[in-house]
Amino acid sequence: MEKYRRFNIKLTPQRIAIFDYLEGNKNHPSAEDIYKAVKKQFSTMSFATVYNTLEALREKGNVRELKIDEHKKRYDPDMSPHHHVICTKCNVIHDVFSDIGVHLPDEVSKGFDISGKSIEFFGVCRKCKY
Amino acid sequence: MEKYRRFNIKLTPQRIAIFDYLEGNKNHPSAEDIYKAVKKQFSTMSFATVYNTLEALREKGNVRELKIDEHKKRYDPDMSPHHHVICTKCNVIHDVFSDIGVHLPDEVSKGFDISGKSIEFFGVCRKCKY
DNA sequence: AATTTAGTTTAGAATAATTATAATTTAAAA
DNA sequence: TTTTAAATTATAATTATTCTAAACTAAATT
Repeated sequence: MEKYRRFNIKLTPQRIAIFDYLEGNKNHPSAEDIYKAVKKQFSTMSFATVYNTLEALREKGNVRELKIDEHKKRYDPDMSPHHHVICTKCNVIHDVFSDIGVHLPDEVSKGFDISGKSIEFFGVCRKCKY
Repeated sequence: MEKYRRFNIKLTPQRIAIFDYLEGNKNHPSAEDIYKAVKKQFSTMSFATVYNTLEALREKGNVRELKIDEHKKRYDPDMSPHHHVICTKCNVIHDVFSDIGVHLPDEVSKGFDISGKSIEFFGVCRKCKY
């Protein structure tokens, strides 16, 4: 009955706490965000566990690593196809659900076998522009 | 007659060597690539100078910082609008010149004042697939 | 249920990229 | 030529991330 069995990785209490934190999370948290949140329940939680768990999830296609923030990786548990806007002032990231059909002419893809794409928008969020 | 006057930053021999290295460079070099190349002429060149110069160029809109490579920033002196494909095996980055007109519906941009976008394609380059 | 084992957790050290510091030097303005 | 504001340098500091090796534990096997 464990809802996280589908991840096909060994379940530990620490991992379950991380999964719970990530589930439905729209904040695109960093490893540190996750670490801080989960440390409240597991005071011995280490960064290594956070990174190991994220890597295990990523391998199985259950979390996406975002390279959009200049200073650190951010993680997105929403695996449905979507893009992101990042605020250039406060670094908040919002989802962009929009069917952006980019067709890449062959002569432009330089012989690459293209397997994915990622679109980031930059701008100033409502809060930061007052 | 200095061709780099247009950058509007103080010209030093070290900076000029960096500019020369970047000019027309299609390799999307990292700070280390630049450092190694320029150190051949200036054996005392330091990383700080590379980063300072890149930051000065960036401020004036003469180089673009690419966050596409997972491990380090890469720099692109080509400021004309274009996108990138990165090889997931060897990390080589190629330019994609293609007019990708993404129109973002208002209800989807969540109140952001959008000032730019960046599209990355992922795939395997010709060399890596043999 | 007890044992085994392969994988996980942990604290802490190591690494890698980048940024900061502070003394010295230098481009270019006066 | 002098002045000055900014750049260069070696080095230290910082930050994110990865590694290590010993202790632990989930879950497979008996």
